[in-house]
Amino acid sequence: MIDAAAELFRARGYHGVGLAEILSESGAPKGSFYHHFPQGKDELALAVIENGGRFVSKFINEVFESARNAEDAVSRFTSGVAYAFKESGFSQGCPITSILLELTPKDEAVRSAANNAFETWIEKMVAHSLSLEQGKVSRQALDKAFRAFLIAIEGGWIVARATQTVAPIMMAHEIFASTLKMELGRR
Amino acid sequence: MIDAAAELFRARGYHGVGLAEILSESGAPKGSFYHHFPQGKDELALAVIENGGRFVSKFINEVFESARNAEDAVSRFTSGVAYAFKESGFSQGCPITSILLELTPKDEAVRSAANNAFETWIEKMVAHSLSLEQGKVSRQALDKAFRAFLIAIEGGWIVARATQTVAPIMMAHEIFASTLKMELGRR
Amino acid sequence: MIDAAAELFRARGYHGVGLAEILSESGAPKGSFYHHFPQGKDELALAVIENGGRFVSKFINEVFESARNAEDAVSRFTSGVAYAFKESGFSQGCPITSILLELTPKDEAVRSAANNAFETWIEKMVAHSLSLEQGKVSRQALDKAFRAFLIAIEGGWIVARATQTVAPIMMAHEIFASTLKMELGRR
Amino acid sequence: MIDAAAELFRARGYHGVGLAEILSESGAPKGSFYHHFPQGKDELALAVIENGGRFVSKFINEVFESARNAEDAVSRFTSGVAYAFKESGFSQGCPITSILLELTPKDEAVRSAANNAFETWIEKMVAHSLSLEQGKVSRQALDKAFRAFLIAIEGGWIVARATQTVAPIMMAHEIFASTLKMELGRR
DNA sequence: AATGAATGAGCTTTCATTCAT
DNA sequence: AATGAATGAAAGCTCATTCAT
Repeated sequence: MIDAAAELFRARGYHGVGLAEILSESGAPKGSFYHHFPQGKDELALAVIENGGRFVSKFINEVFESARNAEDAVSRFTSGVAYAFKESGFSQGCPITSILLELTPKDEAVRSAANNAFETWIEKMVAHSLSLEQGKVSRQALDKAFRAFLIAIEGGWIVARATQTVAPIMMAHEIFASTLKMELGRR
Repeated sequence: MIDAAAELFRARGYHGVGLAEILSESGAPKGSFYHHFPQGKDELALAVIENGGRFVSKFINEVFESARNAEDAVSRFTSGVAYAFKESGFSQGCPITSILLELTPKDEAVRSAANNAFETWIEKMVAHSLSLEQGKVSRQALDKAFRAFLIAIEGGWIVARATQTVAPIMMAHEIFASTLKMELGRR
Repeated sequence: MIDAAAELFRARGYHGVGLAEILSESGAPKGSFYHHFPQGKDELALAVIENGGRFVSKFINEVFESARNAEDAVSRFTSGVAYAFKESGFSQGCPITSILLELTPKDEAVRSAANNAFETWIEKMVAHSLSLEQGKVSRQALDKAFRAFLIAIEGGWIVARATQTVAPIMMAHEIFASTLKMELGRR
Repeated sequence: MIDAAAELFRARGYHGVGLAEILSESGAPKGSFYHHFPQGKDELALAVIENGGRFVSKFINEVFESARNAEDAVSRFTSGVAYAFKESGFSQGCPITSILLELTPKDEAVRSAANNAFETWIEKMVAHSLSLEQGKVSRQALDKAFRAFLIAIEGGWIVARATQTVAPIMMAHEIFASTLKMELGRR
């Protein structure tokens, strides 16, 4: 059910998709939804964000596991996002963004979950990189570079919706590399 | 009416805002809306995108008019976006993104208008910069750097929603600078 | 404008067609409608009924002009209705019926106009026939037969909508003939 | 709900009656309507037609059950329709006609349902009559006569709206009789 | 624990009409 | 005399949610 919701939200946004469609898509019976999500659609949104956060965290682990260095991992990550975007028919963006951009002032829980996911990703990528690069790069520089990378992935995902190509997403790799180089040159 | 719609879409997304609220916010009576927008909310969305595109284009002209060089203009632009975001209570993102991310497969007109806006911004920024830098920088390098800048602004706008700070937006400036430097070092 | 309205009403009913479509179909400017029909759509309905009534009256004159006897005229009339129905793609019924069946209790004017049209048709057909048949048939018998004929035309027009053939309309001829024969046998 | 809709459609036509009125008349709450009729008003129209078709079919059974011969049944049927029309304040016509005359080109389902109802009525009346008349009348003659009868009932129902009397409806009986007599004389 | 039925507020849109020019 | 602009009531429909079982 969460997966079905995520797929739909990513393509048409949180308010752009009705509960009925989510349920029919997931095959779940209509009435049982509020059994699992007593708070309704809001709670589902939260679950989609947290699930998306975990999914990307796992993907981060994967790309770093077989990587020789940070840039290698970044390259694989970027290609993975681009590939998935292409596979979706150039239609599915970031699950977190798809909900975050339709926030109601009161949705503090959603905002905070989104922020947690973003911060967790950065922390994981920094930690993995530190361990790979063995002190050759400062934590500070990596933190900056991965923040730029996150921004570039999110921005690229958006611009790619407009161009219907993966090129904007692919730029995230270069943005990471140039930001890291610039930071290293700063010492 | 377009302005009212833009403000609301930017905060809560296209489908997150009802026509009734837009009209009550803009003071326009309910019935007269379809006189000006016979195609309804879709057409309003298009108008918001085109209006937003023009608004940013003008803002680009402004920041370049009083700029000594490209980076100076980029700095002013970035600060302007960050300031506006802060003024909105950290709630209003890019008008184009707010609609683009809730596309229905059929909304080709919206996608194309969004793409036009993005491309126009890049072209304008490149042209202004070429004239400012007087041959010191290649068109190719500028094009790349401004594409990175656009991505960074859009991505920053999103991440800033999560952090409730302007920091992610401000990174766009650095991303532009490091991308340009990297491109120039490529020769 | 009246003709455009009649065409549309006949196919989709009085309330099934909006003023906007009528005006766009007739090419008339939107605002000038209430100049000619201060009472609005109701008045247009009345005009359609009266116009339809006159049109059929003229057609009655035509079919009787070149007819040797009443049945001959009835045959031509029936074929004419059937032909027009076929030409319309089996979609357009009687203009008067199309409005009469959607009466609001208050629409006494419409009902009375419809009744006038029907009565006028019968009177005309009876008078023509009396003059053709030269006393061989009583006014009373003709009146009865033409009332049956009117009913058969109207009923046939309806059933023909269901069958998408002209057969039900064509039966009006036979119904006239058998009713007249029966009446004549009554003496 | 179907009954309430039928009453209102019969008096003012399909498009002449809003969903709100049907629901308030039937006591059903607005929202639950689409639970039972997911396709909306179109589906309700179909239900009204089918229900009307069944209702008349039952009435046909009734009038034939206690009839000595076909004409007797036809007489009762005609009187029944006339009585109901009078009881409704000379306002309610055939439920099927009330929808059939406002067809949109696409409403093939409605047209087909209407045609089915009409054909079923004729078949039933023919079958009942054959069994009553025990071979004294051919199926072919009965078929013709009942087709004329159907047309006459439908046409009479319409003209009766104009006259505000039952006389046009009552003629259906005579039209049946004279058509049958004519057919029998044909042998 | 699980669910189809039921719900009314709200959705976008169309309606016939009136108004200002 | 003629008209595009303006209007709000009402249209059909979908929404997220609650209820009875």
